Amino acid sequence: MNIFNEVRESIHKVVHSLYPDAPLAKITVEPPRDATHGDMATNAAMILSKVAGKPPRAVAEELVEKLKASNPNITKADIAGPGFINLALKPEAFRAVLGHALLAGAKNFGDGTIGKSEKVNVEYVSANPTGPLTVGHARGAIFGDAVANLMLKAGYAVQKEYYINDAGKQVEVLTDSVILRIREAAGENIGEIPAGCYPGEYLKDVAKAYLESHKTWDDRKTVRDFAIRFLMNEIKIDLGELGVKHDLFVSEAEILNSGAVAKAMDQLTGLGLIYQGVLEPPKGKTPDDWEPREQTLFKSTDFGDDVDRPMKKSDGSTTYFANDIAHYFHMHKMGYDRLINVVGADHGGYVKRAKAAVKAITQGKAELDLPLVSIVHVTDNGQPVRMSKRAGTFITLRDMMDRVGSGVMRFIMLTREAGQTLEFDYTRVTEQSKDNPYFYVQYAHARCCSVMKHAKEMFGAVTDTDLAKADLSRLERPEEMAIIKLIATWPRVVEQAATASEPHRIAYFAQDMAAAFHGLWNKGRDDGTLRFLIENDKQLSLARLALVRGVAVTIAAALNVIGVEPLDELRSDTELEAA
RNA sequence: GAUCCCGUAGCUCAACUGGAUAGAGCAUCUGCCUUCUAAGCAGAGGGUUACAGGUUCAAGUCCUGUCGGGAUCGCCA
Repeated sequence: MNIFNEVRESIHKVVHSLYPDAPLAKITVEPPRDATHGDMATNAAMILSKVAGKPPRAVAEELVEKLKASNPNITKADIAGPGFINLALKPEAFRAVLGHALLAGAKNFGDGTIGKSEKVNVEYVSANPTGPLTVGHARGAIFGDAVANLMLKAGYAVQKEYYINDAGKQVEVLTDSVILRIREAAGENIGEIPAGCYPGEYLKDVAKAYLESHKTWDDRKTVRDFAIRFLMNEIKIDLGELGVKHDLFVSEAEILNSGAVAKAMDQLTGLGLIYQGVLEPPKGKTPDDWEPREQTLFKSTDFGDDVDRPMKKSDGSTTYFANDIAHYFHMHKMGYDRLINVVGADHGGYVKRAKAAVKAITQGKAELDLPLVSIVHVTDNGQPVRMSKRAGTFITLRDMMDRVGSGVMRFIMLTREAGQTLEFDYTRVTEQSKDNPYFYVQYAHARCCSVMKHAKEMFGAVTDTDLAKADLSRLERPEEMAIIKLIATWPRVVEQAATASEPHRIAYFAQDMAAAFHGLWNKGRDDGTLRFLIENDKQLSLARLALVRGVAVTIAAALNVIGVEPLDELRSDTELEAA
């Protein structure tokens, strides 16, 4: 139930009857920044100005009466500023959304239909199985998971995918490194870890586990497969505790073995996009060992890339890029024409060629998006946190999760736009104060629950279904209506955040919701008539409880998307960590 | 040299994919706890949105250029 879409439909009908050629998609309905402007504002007159050949305000004059007649909920339509039409709606229209929210519950409130059940594949994390996940991976995991949740809620058929990069050079390096550690564990003195190997001490665990079930380490494949399985298992455990669960794990090695890469190459060759050629060296910064070399190239410049890209290494094996193309092509053939691949900001240079490749190999049928997730600066009380020795160079996801808990991580990591670097301060994100958005939002939810407990003592237990039937017209104070209207924007927020792939908007909405509720709570402290529970007026109390539950449901719905469990109470100061 | 990300209040960041007077928190200043709901509340100050042009009814948002920070640049993924 999206009240903004309903009004927009009415407006579109009116506009279409007057101007059949009008660009309806550009005509929007939004809550005005300034609440005194009304409940909703539309830019229709300004958009139509061109088609109509009249100034915006003249078009607006023409529209207002018709708009009022178009939808029984609209009570007022005023022209303002450069040609905005400000609309006022009956309070009942908003109260109806509140009733709806209570019946829908946190799980379903805000569900949208814009996705039209379109199949979307969201690929994220996809870390090499060569070591533990880092906080950088954590951010990508949380962002990707939230995007997937968002799109699911907006009505897309979402698949969450982890693409395991278990082929190529890095796993060979891993194998070498593990064999070293096995020899070490077997009593051999291996000295310093050579430069080309992974130094992380976590590989000792791999070696130890290996020796428990194997006697020799002559066969590289056996060691490699064991190490990958072991490390992938660790990764899955970490992700599981973080609350990230993929629907599908795809192995790069399997893609290779299945012949999919060869098929993708054939497809591109058939399209005339593969050729033998020599690349120019990059200008300004020529690598020392540069020498012109003929190689197998993909003509990605035909699809917006800057240079053509190599598909084969000098040893004849395919490049990771070729393998990725095969992977994308595979997803396309599985019916996914909307592909989202969350990658780290260091992959920025990869975006153009990947998009080009998908466009080329699916002949424009599929579209690939590659949101970039920036790095995380971990601090503690403003001081940079030292990196974990055990992991080699990085702070691990595990370090952070043990320190602050997964709920805090998920929320805080979504309080910044993905493209921005994120500062994550251990002290600040765990303190119980208004400065900590995680706490602030949870506290609002807990307060709602606390009110319900008191209500139970005063009036007996009530369900959300009961409350949805309460006389909501008793909610007439401006403060109450403001919150109801905020609740009514939730479905719209979901829609907007999903189309933009920007889950941080959900975190901000949750904070707005919490702030509004805390505000009302505080007013009740000064003004007794604004309290939720009025002992001698049960009907009013029930209406207000409906509002309280509406807030709780909406916050819980937002936290669901983020992947955080809403808390019913915040007890001692250690509870936050346990959450 | 090229490409991509970024530049908003002293600090950390928003701004509904082009909308009205650019908003929050921190910090600063001014008022508030013998009270149910102060792990706080109410209010104030703080801006040439890096800079210069352009597009249009309208630009923090789109285009061009400049400056500054970051990332990447043939057989790592």
